[in-house]
Amino acid sequence: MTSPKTRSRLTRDRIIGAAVILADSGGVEELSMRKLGAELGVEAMSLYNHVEKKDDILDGMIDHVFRAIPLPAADSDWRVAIRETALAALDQFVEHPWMVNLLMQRGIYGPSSLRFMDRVLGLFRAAGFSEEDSHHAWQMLASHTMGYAFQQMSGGEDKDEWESNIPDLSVFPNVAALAPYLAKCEFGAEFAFGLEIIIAGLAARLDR
Amino acid sequence: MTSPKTRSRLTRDRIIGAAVILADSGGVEELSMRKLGAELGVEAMSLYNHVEKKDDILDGMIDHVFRAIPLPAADSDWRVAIRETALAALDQFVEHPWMVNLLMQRGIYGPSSLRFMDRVLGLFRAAGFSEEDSHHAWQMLASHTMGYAFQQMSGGEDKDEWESNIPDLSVFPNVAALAPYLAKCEFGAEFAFGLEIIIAGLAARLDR
DNA sequence: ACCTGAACACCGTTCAAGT
DNA sequence: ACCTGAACACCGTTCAAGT
Repeated sequence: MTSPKTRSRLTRDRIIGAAVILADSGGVEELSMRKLGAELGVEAMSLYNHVEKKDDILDGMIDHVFRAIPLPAADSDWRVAIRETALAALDQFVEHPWMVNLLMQRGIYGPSSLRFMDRVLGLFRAAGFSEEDSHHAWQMLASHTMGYAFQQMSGGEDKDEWESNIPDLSVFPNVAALAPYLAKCEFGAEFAFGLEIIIAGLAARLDR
Repeated sequence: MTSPKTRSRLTRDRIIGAAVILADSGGVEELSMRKLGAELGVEAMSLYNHVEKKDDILDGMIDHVFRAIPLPAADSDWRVAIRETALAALDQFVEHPWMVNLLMQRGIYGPSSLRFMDRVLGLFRAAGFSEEDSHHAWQMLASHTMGYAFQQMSGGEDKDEWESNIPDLSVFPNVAALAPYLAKCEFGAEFAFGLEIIIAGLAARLDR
């Protein structure tokens, strides 16, 4: 709890770390260069000495999250390694609710992000998947994890808020009937349901 | 090609239609109230007579895209109906590259969007899926379609641009080896690969 | 009822000026 | 080498004023 004035020197890493914390508490839309500077006890314009532009910070935030995902163990069965890795990735995506959306608009280019991707692709290739199928597998898992994290986050804080946003739910009987499920109840189980289908489908493909 | 001055009266629908066209050609980040007004031959502030705020327009754009997706045929086998619908949805998402990202930050609340969702959920329930599994199925398909559309769009125009964005590709041998696949080559085939796995997995679940 | 101009409180970013 | 203040060209949105 040192005062901003006595804090150590500015760094790209320190800026990105502060940006992650700021976005975690207020959302990305609350993250501006001026507010970020204030958080670091500095004027907004000082940030440009350590960072090219704001997009640079955003890319750094994405890489920061990827670095926190444990890499898959290379020695265990690919199915358990993939399962563990997907669950770990989901954890991080939920912990940083801005991540999925940011990743979607910025893409995956940072060193830790590419390292993560490279390890997962390597896992598939080592298991015997062709190059093309390895890419398919990566894409399916990425879509499932990001898509689930998105559904997990969307619709506000709880189910009531979700329902109150919809004008006339009576016109949509199926949506109405499934509303309890659409509200984010059973946490990991829903994600696992699809994960097992994907892993089983990939395994069947491998055995041919 | 009537001059802006002689154009018919402003409408919420006309505003949203113009916003879709503007975003299609320049991206959402290029869509501002002032530019949108100019496109309609009107000052930005006039828009507020027909629209609550900019978010209102964004939600309308999402609903506009959903309305263009053909609803699943209720009388055919659920597997072919789902397959057709997923492919049709992907078509629209690719035609409007801003859609997936916008949908992720705004959620699904518009009438056409909910109607679409309701029909798909109804299809699963009619096929015999439990409420919970119907929700699982919806979520898997939504994730796969949005995730694939995202991968399709990300990374710029072509493969060269993707590779040139990465500092040192030699450190990531698997990413390097799969670069040709990461660049958006085989269009529909890649999407279909995962789609069949998902449909087969769901069918197996249903037969238990 | 609808459109307008000016204004407010913000943005990201540039740049000359300070130390 | 790093930080600053003022400025530029933008935002979304409000509001009194026009017709």
